[in-house]
Amino acid sequence: MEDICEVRCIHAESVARAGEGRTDERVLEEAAALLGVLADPTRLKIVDALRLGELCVCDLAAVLGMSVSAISHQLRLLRASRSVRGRRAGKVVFYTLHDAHVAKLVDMAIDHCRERCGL
Amino acid sequence: MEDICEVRCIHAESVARAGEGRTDERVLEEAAALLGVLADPTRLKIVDALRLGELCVCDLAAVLGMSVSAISHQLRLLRASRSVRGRRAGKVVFYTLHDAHVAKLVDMAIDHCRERCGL
DNA sequence: CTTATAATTGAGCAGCTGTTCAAACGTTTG
DNA sequence: CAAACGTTTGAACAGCTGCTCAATTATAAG
Repeated sequence: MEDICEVRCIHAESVARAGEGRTDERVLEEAAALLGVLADPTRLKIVDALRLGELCVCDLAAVLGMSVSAISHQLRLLRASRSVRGRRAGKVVFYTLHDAHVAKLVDMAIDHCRERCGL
Repeated sequence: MEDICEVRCIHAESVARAGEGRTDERVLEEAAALLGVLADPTRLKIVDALRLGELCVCDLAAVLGMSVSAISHQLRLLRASRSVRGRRAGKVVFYTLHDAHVAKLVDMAIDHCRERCGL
């Protein structure tokens, strides 16, 4: 408890150090937004389902047991965040993961949960 | 467009494959919850600030420029999700990252954003 | 015991999110 | 062209989130 609280609590040097080393605020906000896109059960299930290969919207609706509209709304967010990519083939739109990064992030979160909860 | 849409769209085999390979629903919901905790700018800033060492609540408030109360509320969520850990030293509570996993997850999200946006 | 300080907690409220429902769009087929 | 189908979109609404403010707890010091 050495250097505690002069002006109003606050360990000046720790604060200074943390202040220096901090990641740019905009980057953190971007990152939060990216994590936010993946932080929803429905969207995470979509990403999970797409790991084995491409699926069209109503396939996804069937797999998740949800309405096509609900899935489409979530796909929009996933598309906007470039987590997922759609290609049109006639009337059907097939979705795939946009790149390996997202899959890896999701893997990591899943592994962490499994390790922790033994699920 | 080979095997499209008999009963009502749906590529039966793709759906079956996706159905088989899917991650357990509870795990996905846990993972979504974990990501959700990290998906907020304030909480992500807290985690980021703690990467360089432990800080007490009002240090964090100073670093982030927010009220102690707001920080404490967020710390509760971070504690509940075991992203962060607090140790009491007299009147002061010092917070640290709970383990390396969380830091790594956050690193990954940040790197992904930097790579993508050149920020 | 009383006072002061750091932290936590609960109520309340504004703003955001995820779903449903209905309508519209884009493409293929008759 | 019109009809059918897969998909997307907008409005609406319930439920959740993150903040503030005030009250409370925990520890230390007078």
